[in-house]
Amino acid sequence: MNVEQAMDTLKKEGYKTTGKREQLVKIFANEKRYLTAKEALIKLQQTYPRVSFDTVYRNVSLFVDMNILEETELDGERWYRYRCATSKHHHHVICVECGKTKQIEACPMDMLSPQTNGEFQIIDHKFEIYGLCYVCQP
Amino acid sequence: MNVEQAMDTLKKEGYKTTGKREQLVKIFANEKRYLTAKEALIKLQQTYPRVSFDTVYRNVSLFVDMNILEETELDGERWYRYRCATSKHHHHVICVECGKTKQIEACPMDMLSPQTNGEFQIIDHKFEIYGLCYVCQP
DNA sequence: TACTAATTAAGAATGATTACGATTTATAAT
DNA sequence: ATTATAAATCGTAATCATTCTTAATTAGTA
Repeated sequence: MNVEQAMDTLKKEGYKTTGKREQLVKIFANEKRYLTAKEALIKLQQTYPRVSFDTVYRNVSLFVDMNILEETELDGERWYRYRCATSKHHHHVICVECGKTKQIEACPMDMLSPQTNGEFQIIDHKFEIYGLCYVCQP
Repeated sequence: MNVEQAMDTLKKEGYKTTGKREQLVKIFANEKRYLTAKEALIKLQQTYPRVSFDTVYRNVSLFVDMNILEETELDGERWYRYRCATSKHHHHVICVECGKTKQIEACPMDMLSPQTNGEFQIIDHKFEIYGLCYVCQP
């Protein structure tokens, strides 16, 4: 999924393709790491100085719904990253300082015996490894 | 770890064993599921009607540090549960409605090749399966 | 029992996120 | 190209969970 594809997805679903949306998608596409809403706002303000918090929050939520971004939660704050181009389902090692990631190919769901989940109706799962990347290590 | 052991742990570390702390530990020990701070407060107020939010937040944080509780984050809110008695490291299926849990014995960290994490210095990991328990299913 | 440090209550402050009314803009039909 | 309209945005206020502050209370101990 590149930027044009993301914008096409939006248009196909009836959403408008505004300059701010395109720039916001570009920011995530370029960074390829987890960003907070605030970080994304600051970067977006380099192009649109008067853009508001509301616009960022509204759009990252939309992008998550549209599968353009993926979301996680670190220390009471939501982080967003561009959904990886590799179509194969995978997980991440995440740097808790800068949001940099590294793919983990294996998914633990593949190794569970069918009755592990018992009477639960499964909705989702999360497997994340947290750490410090080379740059952020003390 | 039972309630007395938990209180002994606190005392050993120089913390005072107050009635509110003991009752709060008891609440989690009885429930054996994830609770929000608000839920814990409401239950604690059945015994101590004038107890404040601050007391709950301060103490659940302390209990997490002391390894008496474990913590997770669901939809922008922190949930806490009594640390399972089984000493063996494990993970959970969690009901996103009521916080009820079921143990998962396997840990995905055991199956990673050593170089998976590359240049990351690993701090922690999370593997959780989210779903609806039998009671909460529509 | 009295002292000292930890704990607590009450409410204010904080920080992230969401909501709202007014204004602007993208889109599609003319 | 112009216009109508519905969506998107701005600016700001509101909300929600959590943390902080200060003064009063309490547990542990001498």
